[in-house]
Amino acid sequence: MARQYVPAEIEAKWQKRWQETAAHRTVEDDAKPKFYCLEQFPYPSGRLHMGHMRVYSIGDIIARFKRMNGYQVLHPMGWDAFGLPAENAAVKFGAQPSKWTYENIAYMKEQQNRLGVSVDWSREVTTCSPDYYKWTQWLFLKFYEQGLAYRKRAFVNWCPECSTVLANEQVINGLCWRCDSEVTKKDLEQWFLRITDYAERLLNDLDKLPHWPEKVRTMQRNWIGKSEGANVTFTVPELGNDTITVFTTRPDTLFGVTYMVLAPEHPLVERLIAGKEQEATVRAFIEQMKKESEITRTAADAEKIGYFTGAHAVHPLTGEQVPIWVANYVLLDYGTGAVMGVPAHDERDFAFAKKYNLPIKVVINPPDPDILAEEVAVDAPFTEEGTLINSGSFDGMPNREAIKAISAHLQQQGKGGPAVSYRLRDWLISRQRYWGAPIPMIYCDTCGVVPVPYDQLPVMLPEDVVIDGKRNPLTTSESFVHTTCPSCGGHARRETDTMDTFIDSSWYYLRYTDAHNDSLPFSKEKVDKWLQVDEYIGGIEHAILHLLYSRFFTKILYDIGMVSYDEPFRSLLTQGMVLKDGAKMSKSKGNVVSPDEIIEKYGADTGRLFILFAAPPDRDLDWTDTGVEGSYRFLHRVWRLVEGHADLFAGAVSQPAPADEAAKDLYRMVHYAIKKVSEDIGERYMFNTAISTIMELVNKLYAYPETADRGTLAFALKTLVILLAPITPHIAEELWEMIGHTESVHKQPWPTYDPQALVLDEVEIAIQINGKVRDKLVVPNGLSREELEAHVVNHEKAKALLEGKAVKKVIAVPGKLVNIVVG
RNA sequence: GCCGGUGUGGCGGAAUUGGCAGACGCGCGCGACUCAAAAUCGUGAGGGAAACCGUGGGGGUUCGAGUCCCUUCACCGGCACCA
Repeated sequence: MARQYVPAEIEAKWQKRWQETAAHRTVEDDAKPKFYCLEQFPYPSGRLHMGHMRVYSIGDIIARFKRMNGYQVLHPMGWDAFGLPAENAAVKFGAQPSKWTYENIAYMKEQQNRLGVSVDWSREVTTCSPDYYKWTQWLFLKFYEQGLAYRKRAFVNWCPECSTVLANEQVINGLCWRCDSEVTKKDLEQWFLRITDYAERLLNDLDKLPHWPEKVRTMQRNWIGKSEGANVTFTVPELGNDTITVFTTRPDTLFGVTYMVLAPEHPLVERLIAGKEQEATVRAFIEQMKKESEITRTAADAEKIGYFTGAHAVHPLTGEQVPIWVANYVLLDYGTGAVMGVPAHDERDFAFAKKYNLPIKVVINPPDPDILAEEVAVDAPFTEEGTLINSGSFDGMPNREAIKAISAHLQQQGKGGPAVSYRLRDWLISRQRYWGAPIPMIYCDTCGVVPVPYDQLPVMLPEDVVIDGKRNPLTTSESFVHTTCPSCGGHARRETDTMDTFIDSSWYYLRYTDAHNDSLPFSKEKVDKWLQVDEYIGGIEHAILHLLYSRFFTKILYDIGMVSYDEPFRSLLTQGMVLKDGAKMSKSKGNVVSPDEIIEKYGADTGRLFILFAAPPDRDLDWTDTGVEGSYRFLHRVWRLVEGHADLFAGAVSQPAPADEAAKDLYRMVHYAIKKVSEDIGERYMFNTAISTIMELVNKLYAYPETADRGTLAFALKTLVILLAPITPHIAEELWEMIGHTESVHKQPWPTYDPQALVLDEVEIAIQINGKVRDKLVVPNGLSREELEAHVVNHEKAKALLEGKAVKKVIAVPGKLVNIVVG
């Protein structure tokens, strides 16, 4: 009686065995090359979804493959455990955030084990645990010492729903990244990290990351948003010759300036309007702008509204007086918050000048000599390349050159010069929330801002807090707020904001290398051994946020000598979404399939196989029930095949010399499969084609004659089981045991292929006439170009095709085809 | 508007270096087994009666193009009154 494949039984059996034997503990053996395989750690939301199952299936196939290929592999897992949902649960159900979080972790960890992932849990990292956030705080203090963490008053993003401020990266199209509420502005004093100091390196070093998807690098480039141009300084006589500097990418149009515009919130506006007749009007406008949301304010089709301040500035090169306006289309936090108006050569300025009847002065002539200067910028601005006119000594210069020349001239005159602007803003990290790492700072009436001494870390999260979603919870804990000043010993108050959770996740991959270090976040020796992360797998949603922040952290740590790499992730694999019926799985659409139900119905191996087979890892994956059935069917097929031949394995199986034609053919297929699967998993990350090759091998095994050589058959079956091990670890382990092995299949060395075995005696080549396939011909393998040509041209098949035609040329490609060109 | 990506059968997808387009799977058809069904095994198919036509469209390079070049369209994503 044949034994049936019962996934639930064998998966439970092997998961237990792996746990008992600590099979997935990182084996440190420096005789082997290292490989750091990392999946983005999950937020412990409650349970795993299909996206998780996909990312772990991808990570695990790589980790297992690398181990079998003789690498010492670091494959850790942890929890991005701070964050707002835990607090929301506290408000909603009255649960302690920590209790809620740790219960979720326990459940999800169990789910991960049921997937059969080979994770080294001895290095588990949980960001909400004091022995982790102690070091998050430690790092903050280091950054503070370096001048990279600072406090400033600014108009910051505020989410009314989450009652906290947000980083720029967390505002998506004007909405909160977490709850989609409309984000407003608040004028607050907050903690920032100086990521803008690193803008240039974060941008340039993207070129050091050839193994990152182009898409992600582009997104980061766009986000950093570098533009090159010049600063131009205008003086304002009525402010006692104080100056206003504008940033422009078009200094070549400087002579075309007919007005200047400031952002409504620009700090100089008050002084400009003071005592003027325009004062009341402008002030009302500013108030209105402050109320307007970012979305309406920055909408591309928003109408341009502006007011004259009544003041004038002096053009740095012509000495002309130009009126100073305020307008809604100028943003305070880009460039200098002030722009020069060149209506003739800029879309926005043109529209603004038309609306308010400001003069339009043409300073660039189109290359076409038939167009007169009077005809330029009449109905639309001229924004193309051209030659300078009305520009003093720069007349006649091509505008490309003038960009540099005028910048240089400004610099000489001390009135500006070349300048670069970035879109990237400093990272606002304060959060008015409870469930995060407290910012380790103290405010003393006498000493001012004082950092918590290192030996007093961690600053523990208190438990006597009120979490009601309305106030900053830490302010409600008297025991937390009141403290003594480390400097003078007097009464002081603690900072009551916590850090953005993206701080926690910006360094967790470093902690894994030395997870239990209690004197440092990590030792240099260990982090240098394992870094860089060789393969980082995660979702595209972190293309900017987490990946940019982690790069920033690594660069700081590199600069202060804590790590030896200035980029953390050598290679990045962004896995696609899991879709069903053409849409992302979601409760509201009712198209959710949970990993739990798949494991229960088919087993984890089937789920893993389907996920890896249905699409390449970086593409979206269409979940289909029939596809899952197909994967399940395939594993049954494999089982029956091996189980039905288990008797072949009574003795040792060595690599045989095939005894007959069928055996030879099978033997070749096995070696081809080894080659193909090795390359597809190890180099190309095309798991779908690796699996399709294994399927071809199985098909061939099913077609293998009863009477053909048994030794080759046994060798093929044994190899099949090994090739499946990284993909479907449980069934591989069970079948491996079934064919007489006592040591784990996952400890087997990965097979190597014999190039000789792949060489065919005969090959089928195509006979083409003028590039079209007309016939096929089996010829001996290994013929040279000339031999092949002679062989084919003289063959009767070719002669028949060439009847009455004149051969002009013959192209022979050994092993592929012969193309005969006829007249 | 700027930047990036993707377009291949009924569907998911192969084709790695310019060399026989459609591997593998799903679904579908036919057959075997069965009283029957399921399961399983086997087998067939890009379209077209054929000549031929076929990788979003048009053009080009080449003996030969899904692959290279030019151009164009569609979809997806990022940035965007960014000066």
